[in-house]
Amino acid sequence: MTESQWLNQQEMAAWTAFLEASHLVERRVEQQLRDQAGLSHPQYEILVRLSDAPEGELRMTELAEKVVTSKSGLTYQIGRLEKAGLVHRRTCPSDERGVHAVLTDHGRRKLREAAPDHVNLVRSSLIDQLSAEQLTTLSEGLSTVAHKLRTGETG
Amino acid sequence: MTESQWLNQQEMAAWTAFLEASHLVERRVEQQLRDQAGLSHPQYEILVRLSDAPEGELRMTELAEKVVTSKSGLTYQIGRLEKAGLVHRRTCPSDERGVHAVLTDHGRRKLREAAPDHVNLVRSSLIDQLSAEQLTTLSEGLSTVAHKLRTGETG
DNA sequence: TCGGTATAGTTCGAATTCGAACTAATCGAC
DNA sequence: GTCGATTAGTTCGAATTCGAACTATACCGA
Repeated sequence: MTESQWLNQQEMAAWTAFLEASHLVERRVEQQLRDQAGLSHPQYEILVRLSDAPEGELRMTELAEKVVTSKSGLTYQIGRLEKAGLVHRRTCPSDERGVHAVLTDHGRRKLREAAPDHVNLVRSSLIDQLSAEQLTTLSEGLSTVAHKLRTGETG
Repeated sequence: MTESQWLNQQEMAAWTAFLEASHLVERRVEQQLRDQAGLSHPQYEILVRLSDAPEGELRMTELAEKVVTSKSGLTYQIGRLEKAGLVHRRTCPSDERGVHAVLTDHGRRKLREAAPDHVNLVRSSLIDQLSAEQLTTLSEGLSTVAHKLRTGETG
């Protein structure tokens, strides 16, 4: 194998760009959501996923997978959101072990309120920095990466 | 403006792919480094940045910017790495307030040891999932994104 | 139907992160 | 030179994350 044990210059540039961009975007988004909506980014992501789901509800495990967090991490965040009245828990009728996280009206309102500024930031920091073609390529490429990691088809 | 207050389907796909890929890759890399080298990813990144720097040393603030973390966060991690003998601190001769984080021989050895498996994972999970063209596009696009965020030319 | 195994979610403790407040040293205008 | 404003780094407390251990329920084969 010619692939050395170090990343070559081009690989390193790509990897560094990926890491830096994700950390910087994450930091900026987090800061903005906190300042303007009093939500952390993980919390906001939970609300988005719930609002996209039928009936505004999802099982804990499914939600944890969608937002890429541990189950205990989700338990914590749902606890906070519940305390804030944005979400509530309902025992799953068909499985006593299971719990549905359900978006409340207040949660939906909060999301509608917070969305515009958040969306503007996502656009200005990421989407508008890329050409339409770059955006498509990035979207396709990273979807593949995510899919492979989820299904374990990867190292 | 036609840009609504929500992301359209294509924008949402790109944003979601970006978030999921970065979280999943991050999680996988973290797990692998911990298992095989006893290092966290942030710690590993610090070692890489130091090993790339002349004399294997960098000022704390500069290093914090490179790895995209807060100064207090870096203080903590350098403390851990120092305890492990991988890095040590040296007061900057030209500025009594300043501190250099310096890679030790042990730190360099540790990095050389850990690198091959790490590099393989970065390749198999990210780089090899993309065509050469996709990789270039991603690298260029995300470099721009990172640069704009660093220089504050962005929302 | 019973018992063993697997699954859903929570609890717990340890590690890590951040920002605000702090200390110490440097810079700049006068 | 000297005082006020900046800058470098650390300390501190609060919030968040994870995984391991735990509880409770469901599933499945004999």
